[in-house]
Amino acid sequence: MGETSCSCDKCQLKSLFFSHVEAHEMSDICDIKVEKQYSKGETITNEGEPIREFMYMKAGLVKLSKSDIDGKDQIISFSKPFDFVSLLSVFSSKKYKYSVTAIEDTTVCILDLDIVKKHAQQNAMFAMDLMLHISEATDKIILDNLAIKRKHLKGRIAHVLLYFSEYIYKNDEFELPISRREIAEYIGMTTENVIRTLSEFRKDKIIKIFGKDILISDKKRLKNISDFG
Amino acid sequence: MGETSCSCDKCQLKSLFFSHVEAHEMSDICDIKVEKQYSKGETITNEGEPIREFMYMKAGLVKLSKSDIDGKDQIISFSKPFDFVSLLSVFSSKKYKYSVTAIEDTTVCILDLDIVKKHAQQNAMFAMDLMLHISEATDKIILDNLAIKRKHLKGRIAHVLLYFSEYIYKNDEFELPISRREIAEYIGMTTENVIRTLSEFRKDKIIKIFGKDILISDKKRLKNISDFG
DNA sequence: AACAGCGTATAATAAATATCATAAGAATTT
DNA sequence: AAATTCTTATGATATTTATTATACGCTGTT
Repeated sequence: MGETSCSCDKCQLKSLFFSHVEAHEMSDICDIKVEKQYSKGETITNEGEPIREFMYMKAGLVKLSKSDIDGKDQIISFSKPFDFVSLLSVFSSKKYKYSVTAIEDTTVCILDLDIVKKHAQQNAMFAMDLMLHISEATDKIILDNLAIKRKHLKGRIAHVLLYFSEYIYKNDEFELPISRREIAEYIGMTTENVIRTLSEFRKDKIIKIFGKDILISDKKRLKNISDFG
Repeated sequence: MGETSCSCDKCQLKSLFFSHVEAHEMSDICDIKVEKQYSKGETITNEGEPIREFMYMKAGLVKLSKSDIDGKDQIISFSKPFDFVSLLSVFSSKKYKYSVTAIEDTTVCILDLDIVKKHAQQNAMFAMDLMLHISEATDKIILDNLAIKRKHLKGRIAHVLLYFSEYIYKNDEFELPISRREIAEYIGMTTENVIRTLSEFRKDKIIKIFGKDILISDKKRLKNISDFG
């Protein structure tokens, strides 16, 4: 984890989160901002810890997860910049309900939650912008989990591959940012079955595998498996 | 579905949703309100239809569901008054993403969405109250689905029974508001397995069953199954 | 009254998934 | 460099869950 500096005026995310925040409010918010870098694998927020910051992602990729009593992790979702990530329960909870971990090198902008809250309580358009983002982010999570739930093992694996290919990397070839075990934690199946199914897709010439590098060679069939298989 | 009248001043939910809305705003919002009654089984909102209304529940119980391509339903969650129900995507989508159906006789207060939106955009405290409610409702859905996901058949059935007993009816004895098939649609298992598991619980003297009437006779064991079995 | 449709119920069998065991390569620690 | 741990991989077996079939009671319809 390292710190870097940036200018809020030139921030590419200003228009997304703060389009209705006026200049004098903006400087109040930005004065004590910190931009932090997290390397792949580093924890950004920890389940159970008090929420003191308002964070948004500027670059990278993270996973949201939660541990059960036995210490086994479940992955709730992944988020990239412009998604709303660590903010999900920021306004409705005193403590983080999920952990957020970088699965690629990630840059996060950290603001003071109380100051952001203060301005949201005074600036209705800002509050509505926040609500819009939170709603979209949570809707996406709910719909994605619902889609996974109605599929079987192969369909779930196909879903995950297409998710990274089409939604995250926008490329038929990509490096999986997570391990087979993490895929299992996401789709609710065992690691062995994830590995087996990927091997099966490889044998059926649907994908090529080189360690974490995946190439989707038959997207049509993969989509068919995701939708019906 | 029938219409009844009520007074917003005396509404028990005023303090929950509109505590920061001033009198003159309140009358603007309430002037064209409609209170509707839905009988058990009636549809309140339909997936895909345009969102024109801002609704909140005053009494009853509803299910949120979504149909897949084959017409098979998945139940996302249940909501009772003080939950936020049909509003989940009100501020982030033009169309309902889910259907809402009464599973008990239900009273809903219907306001004009544009008017509510207008006031939220002018009244930051009101906007923040709405955000708080939406966040809490969606958080609950995400966490509940996550809890179900990590359990097996028996644990899921136990979870559902405890959910209705402890969270909805606050009683060891209650009438299931949904069919075995709907339980299956909620937990992602087949109807037969739901029926079989309930029978098994009955044989093991954990519950008593009289049609839709359930009595939990060994809550400790049921909780144990929900947590570990 | 006869009938169809639906929810509940149970059993036998088939299919999907988990568990257990083993092993080899990669990454990390000593 | 050796040792340890983690990840990927595969097979055999056990367990869980789905499918298919059958039946019965209830409700509403003709």
